[in-house]
Amino acid sequence: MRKKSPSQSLEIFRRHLQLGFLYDIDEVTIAIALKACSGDQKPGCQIHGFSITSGFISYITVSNSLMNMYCKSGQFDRALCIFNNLSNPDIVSWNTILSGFPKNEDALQFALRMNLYGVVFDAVTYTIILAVCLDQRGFLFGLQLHSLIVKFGLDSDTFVGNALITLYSRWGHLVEARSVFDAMPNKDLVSWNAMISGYTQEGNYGLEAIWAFIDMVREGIRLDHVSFTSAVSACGHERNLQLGRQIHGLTIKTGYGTHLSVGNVLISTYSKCEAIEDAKLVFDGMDERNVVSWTTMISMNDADAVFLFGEMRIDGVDPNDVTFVGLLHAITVRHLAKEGQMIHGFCIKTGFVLESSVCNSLITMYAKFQSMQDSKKVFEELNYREIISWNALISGYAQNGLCQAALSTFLLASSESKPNQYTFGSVLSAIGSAEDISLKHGQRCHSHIIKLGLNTDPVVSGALLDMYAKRGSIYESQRVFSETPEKSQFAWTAIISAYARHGDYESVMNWFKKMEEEGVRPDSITFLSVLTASGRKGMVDIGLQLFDSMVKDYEIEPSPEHYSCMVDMLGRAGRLKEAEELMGRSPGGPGMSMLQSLLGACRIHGNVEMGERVADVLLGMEPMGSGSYVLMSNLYAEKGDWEKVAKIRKGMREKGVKKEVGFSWVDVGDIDGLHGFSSGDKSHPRYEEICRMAESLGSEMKYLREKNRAYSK
DNA sequence: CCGGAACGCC
Repeated sequence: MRKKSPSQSLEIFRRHLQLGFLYDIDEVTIAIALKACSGDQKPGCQIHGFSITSGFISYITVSNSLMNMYCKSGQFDRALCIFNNLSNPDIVSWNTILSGFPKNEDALQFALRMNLYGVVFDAVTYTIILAVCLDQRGFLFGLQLHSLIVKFGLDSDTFVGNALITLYSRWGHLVEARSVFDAMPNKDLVSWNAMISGYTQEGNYGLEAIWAFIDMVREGIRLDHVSFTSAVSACGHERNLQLGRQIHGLTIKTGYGTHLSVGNVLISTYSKCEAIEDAKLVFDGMDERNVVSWTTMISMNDADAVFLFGEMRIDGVDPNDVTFVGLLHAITVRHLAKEGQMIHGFCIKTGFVLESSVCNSLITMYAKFQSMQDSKKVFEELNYREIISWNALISGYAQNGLCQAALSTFLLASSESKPNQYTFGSVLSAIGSAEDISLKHGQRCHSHIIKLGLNTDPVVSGALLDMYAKRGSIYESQRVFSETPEKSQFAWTAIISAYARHGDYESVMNWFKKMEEEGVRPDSITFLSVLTASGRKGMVDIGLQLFDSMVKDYEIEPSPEHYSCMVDMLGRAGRLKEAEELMGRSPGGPGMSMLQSLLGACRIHGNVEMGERVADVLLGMEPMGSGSYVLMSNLYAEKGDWEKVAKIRKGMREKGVKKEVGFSWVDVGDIDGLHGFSSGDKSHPRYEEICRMAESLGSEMKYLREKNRAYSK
């Protein structure tokens, strides 16, 4: 009899059942036919019935095949029922049931029971347990299994070796995975693929993945779509465009160029390497596109994301939660408020608002659109609040300047779940920029961070140091910086800007020099701090040199802030003509802060002519701003032109321009808030005590000053 | 002729 293929067997079987010719059916035909069902339960049930009536069920091969069919078609209970009726299950029966458990933990329990029962494990049993325990038991359990496998001499089995490579890779032990791989007597395609994908998934082994792939090609091993997806993905992680292109060529040569998953990962790799055109070419050339293909395209260019989403719908491909994360991100960056609301509506209708990842994207989106009410509403409708959702809300409040809300949300979040580095990043930035939050909150966060062991995180330590710096606590900033083990560009910039804010020119220059010596590249923010410090100290020539070096040596495009800083520097030094000239070169023309600095400089150096010119432009931009009026009136007053002073004061009154009241905050370490004062303010409940103390301090200062004067004479 | 291993999108 000629050997039949499984699908032929199934067809023959069907015909026999219909015609009632049962004489040439044996247990082998039944097994082959059941395999051909491949999870389709309808013919499977018919064969089950036939096996019972014909008595073939007593063959262990038939029972095992039936159990396997039921496991594959998601009817584990039926498989278990057959198993329980077996009088003499063999190792295949045990293994079939073991691999069929829908829950990994149940499978492990069953494996322990098998052991108690005295079942001798074979290589297949170990492969199943290894796969099951990947995410259930710790690494030590895997090690125990490995030693048992070696003890019973099953480590030469290719399947077992492949499972071990995967296990070690999953736990990040790539060196062990490699030694299993090297020791394997019969490596097959899957062994190579497991090794390459192990390297690919572990962040620091991208190059090893690529090398393993090259070795695989050199050894002449057949390549399949799994080899290509892993290798191309490694090129993406490594941002290795050149090799990515070469492997792309190889996929075309070997006939995998139009394979769906290879195409998807090619798009992603080209997009990571910023070769958007190549990504589009791959996408356009695909025979078949699924949700992954579309989602990758949508997530990669935010300019066309909304359009692509429409095309995806026309193509009849259903989006998933990842699609919406990418789409909402694009909408957020592009500030498409209308589209954002539409997609939100779409997600409500289709039930995607139940996905926490989609909700987190919505929270971030509304926060970026400055509608914190909507952001909070999405948050409140969540059925489970994970730390990522809390983070989105806290950072939304912080970015919108709602520092008190950010702080109170943080306090709620940390009572409900465990904060992570992003949580602290946001709340510290809120505490740093709030004038009315006690520094005590910042210090409490600091101790919380130490307790959680997050103080070594570069983002967290940078945020801490920035917070202390903004709140004027330079000693604590310096301490955080000194305790940072790996000082990133962010940390260096933070400590330099801390000293710049403190007006400590020498320290700024010192740390800047050290930063360059350490080989850390300064960025535009670093230069902003260095230039500010030079300006305050009046080191104009050094400032000009630094500005020059920023453009020429570091190729950093100066922003309006840099120009503003330079204008201020030149203006303070009285080099008003140069300042005005530089201001004209600023991209986007002279801005408010630049004009204000120059006007201030005109006042200091008594240049009425330029002052009037500058004030004119400034008042055109901001007619109700009191600052320009005050500066001009002071300038006239110094020149003794009282007529013009009176004219300005009158103009202010007529237009209703009010001078903003200046506030000072005093932090006495009170968690619930700070004490605010303004000039002439008598509203504080302990006003009289405060006045007495101020007077006493004043007279003490006066006494000390006179004493010093007496000594110096 | 029954049981077991590898990959991709945020």
